Amino acid sequence: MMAKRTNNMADVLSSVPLFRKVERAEVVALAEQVRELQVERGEILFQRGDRPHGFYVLLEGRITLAFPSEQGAERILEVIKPGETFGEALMFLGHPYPVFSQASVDSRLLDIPEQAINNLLDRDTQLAKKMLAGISIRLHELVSNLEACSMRSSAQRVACMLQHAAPTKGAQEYDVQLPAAKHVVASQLNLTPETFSRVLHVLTESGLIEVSGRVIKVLNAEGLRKLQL
Amino acid sequence: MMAKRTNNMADVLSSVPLFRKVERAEVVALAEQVRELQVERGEILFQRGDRPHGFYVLLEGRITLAFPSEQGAERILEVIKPGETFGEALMFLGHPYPVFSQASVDSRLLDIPEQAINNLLDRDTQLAKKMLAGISIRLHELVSNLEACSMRSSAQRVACMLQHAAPTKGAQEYDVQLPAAKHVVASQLNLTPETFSRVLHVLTESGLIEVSGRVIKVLNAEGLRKLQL
DNA sequence: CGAAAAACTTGATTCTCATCAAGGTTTTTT
DNA sequence: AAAAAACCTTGATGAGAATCAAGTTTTTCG
Repeated sequence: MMAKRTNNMADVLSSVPLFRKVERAEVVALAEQVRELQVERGEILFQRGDRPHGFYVLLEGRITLAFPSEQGAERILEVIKPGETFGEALMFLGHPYPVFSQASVDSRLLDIPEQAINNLLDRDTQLAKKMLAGISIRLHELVSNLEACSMRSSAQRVACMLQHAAPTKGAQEYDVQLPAAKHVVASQLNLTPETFSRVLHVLTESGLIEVSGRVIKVLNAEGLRKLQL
Repeated sequence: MMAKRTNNMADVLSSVPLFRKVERAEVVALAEQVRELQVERGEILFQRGDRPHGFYVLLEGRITLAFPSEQGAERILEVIKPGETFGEALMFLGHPYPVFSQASVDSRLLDIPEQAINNLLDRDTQLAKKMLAGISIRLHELVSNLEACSMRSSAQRVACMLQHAAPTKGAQEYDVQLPAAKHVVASQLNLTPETFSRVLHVLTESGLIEVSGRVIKVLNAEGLRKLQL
């Protein structure tokens, strides 16, 4: 039953932050042009060098964007989480992807064709502003990432990441759930897994954090902040 | 003579990637809402934490965006050169600036108020797409920067920078005029001035480049490329 | 022009982090 | 439940880059 499928899809689209303010009729029209994808853990969505034909919204799962590299030591740039979009910037640019994207767990996502979004942009300036803001957020995050990457010591980079993950600014104690496997987080911080492990060990010995599996309990946010100097 | 001033301003705005495809009449309308600023060497344009009310186009001079830090060792994220825009991403976000901006020489720039952009966006949907492309380009540049930063060796980072500065793709010999003082360039590459100096020395000894002041003559682009592996 | 400041280079030393290697743990698969 | 795979930790070592220090050159400005 096609109408049903379109209706479901429209509901899904409306729940994505980017499309939340778009009129129902527009969303329904968009829903007919959108394709839902399932990818399995380890599957590659696109390779570095591929030409984009649209962009993606992740519904469920986890997608990593990374720079390829010989001898398998790729650098992970970003981990996409449900609700987030990716690939839109390259779509607008018409440049080939500088990174490749891989599902780190089984995932469900929407493929939004370039044509569909172009049509919508002509009619909905609210959406245009939202997309501008969305790409701006991306930019903002990349800037933070660069900031972290440019701090000299490994401990500083880790401390910075932990502070960013604080639920409320100024909280002294909180739990951080790592968004991915430790070696992935390490790569995002431009560290080797070994160094990351050692840093966590040192921070634990200093009484600043406690680690159990993928959960890190920050005990002394102020102490972490002092490392940044 | 107001009309002349507005015309000049419109010419400048038309040359900004963001407004390249906007109708002349609209650019002229925009030009009337734009303010020209003069800042002196060392002057701070905005501080980290300030709220944006628009964005900037640099006409003349040089603006550095940097993360503040105690003991004066701030990390320079980007050097804005004439013709480039900055601050637009944060304007759409409505977030405070994560960096501060400082004129490294006496500079002239345009301040484009948020209101003016909003008015234009409502009228011209093509403009929205162009702005999307503009921000996408910035994002892409940042990604490249991150990619460069994640390359391990100092020589690789310098070689990468020199390749990016090539006038035509594939040229074997060309001159590179460094956009700023060597210590600034070093900081962009996340190197100390000392290390940067040593790397240039080594590359010179290998016969790959020749350095005289702020001009670097690339003698063997292919040799530089081979370093990247 | 000449003094002062800033920018740049070079050398010696220290320290951080990647690499290599091996063992332990958790998760997934069968 | 056992086997396999992926993930994580820990140790030893070496290479590369930061730091410290001292000169040299270039730029700025009275």
